Amino acid sequence: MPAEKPETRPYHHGDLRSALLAAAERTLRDKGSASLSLRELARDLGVSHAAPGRHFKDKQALLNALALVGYDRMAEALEAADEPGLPLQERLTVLARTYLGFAIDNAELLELMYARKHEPDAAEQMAAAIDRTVGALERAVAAAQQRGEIVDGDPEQLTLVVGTSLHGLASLAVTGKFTTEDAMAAVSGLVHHLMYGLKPR
Amino acid sequence: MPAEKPETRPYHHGDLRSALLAAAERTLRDKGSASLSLRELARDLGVSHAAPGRHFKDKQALLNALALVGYDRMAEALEAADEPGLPLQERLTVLARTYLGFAIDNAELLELMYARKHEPDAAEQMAAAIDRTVGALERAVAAAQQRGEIVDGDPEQLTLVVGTSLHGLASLAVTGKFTTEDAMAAVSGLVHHLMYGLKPR
DNA sequence: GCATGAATGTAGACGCCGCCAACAATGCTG
DNA sequence: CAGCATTGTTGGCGGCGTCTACATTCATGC
Repeated sequence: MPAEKPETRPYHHGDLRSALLAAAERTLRDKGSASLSLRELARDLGVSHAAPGRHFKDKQALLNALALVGYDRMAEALEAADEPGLPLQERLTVLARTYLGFAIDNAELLELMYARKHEPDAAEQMAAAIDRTVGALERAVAAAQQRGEIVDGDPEQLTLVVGTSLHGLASLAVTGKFTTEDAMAAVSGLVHHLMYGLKPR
Repeated sequence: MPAEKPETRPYHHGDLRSALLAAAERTLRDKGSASLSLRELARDLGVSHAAPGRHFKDKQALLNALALVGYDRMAEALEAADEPGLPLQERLTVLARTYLGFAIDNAELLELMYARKHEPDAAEQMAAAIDRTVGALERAVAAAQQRGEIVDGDPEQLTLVVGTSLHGLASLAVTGKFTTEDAMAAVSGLVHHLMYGLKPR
């Protein structure tokens, strides 16, 4: 046994799975999803080209796991930003800005999260993750409704109205239809119109 | 020179570019964007694996062209469905249903259209195509505003509110968050809330 | 009509990729 | 410490996108 540096990479990496996810997220951010290959991740981490296969049965499995990480992050961000005490209009504005900010900062990751690729069983986990994400919106709407701040009606339906608008704005912002500033600036107007509608009062 | 059938595929295909786009669209619909390869398209059309390279400098160029085809189709569908005589609420409902229907029928194509991949120069053509698509919405909003049917204010801002909502709904429907029926059923409620807002009147 | 250059299609090669199977090193548990 | 599951390695397979060199056809001007 030659006296090599004691910390020459041991045969086992220790936590290759997490390292792969982290490296993948970084690559995604830096170079886009197109140039995300398992072999390159393996090279970056100094393991063999087949090592990732021990932790993800195929590439899609890694992408699924990555998407779940994304949902976790997003739900955290929304829950941290939410201020239950605010009236709905302000509360929605905060949530919208948070969502929009996350979307812009994690465009490629978001694309993965909303990709329609993970069908068989991962779809369930995704659905659960989405529910958690939408939870902040649902709570905000329900609270406002209880306070009599907004109209009666199926709260799910109301959440849908708000949710589609925010999601649509984020989606357009991410695909480059707006600059970050324009999108952010549009938020307050958007929320205002959601509250008061297009019909004159 | 053996007497083969006179119509054995001639050396030149005739309209390989169009054929490639058509085949690609079919493959996209049938088997998804994942399994869309230039080589397979070439095989399907009975040409050599390098022939597509004569018409599209690389795979992304074909995808860009495909996206433009998609925008054309969508704009056509919206323009055909639009009924300028209707009051805004009904008019929006019709447009929303049309957009939603197109989105569901052409999910993979839409994904391409909204992909954030075509940056350098194709982005301009895309932007123009999007403008045409949004045109129907803009006209509907402007007309309603002129009739005094809806509130004053920057028409672009109002169009944005409507556009984000519809786009968000379509986006969620396409990614499988709703069934087709649920999404379609949600349209009228969505448009209603857009018109009258969440605040009680 | 026919030469000649531009379009278009073909054949082959290169390097990358995802995935698989066989084998090696390590960790864990009785 | 034996034995087994886990994790990593090596090598190979076929498919892919792209490039280059070459072949065929088309079209244009004379």
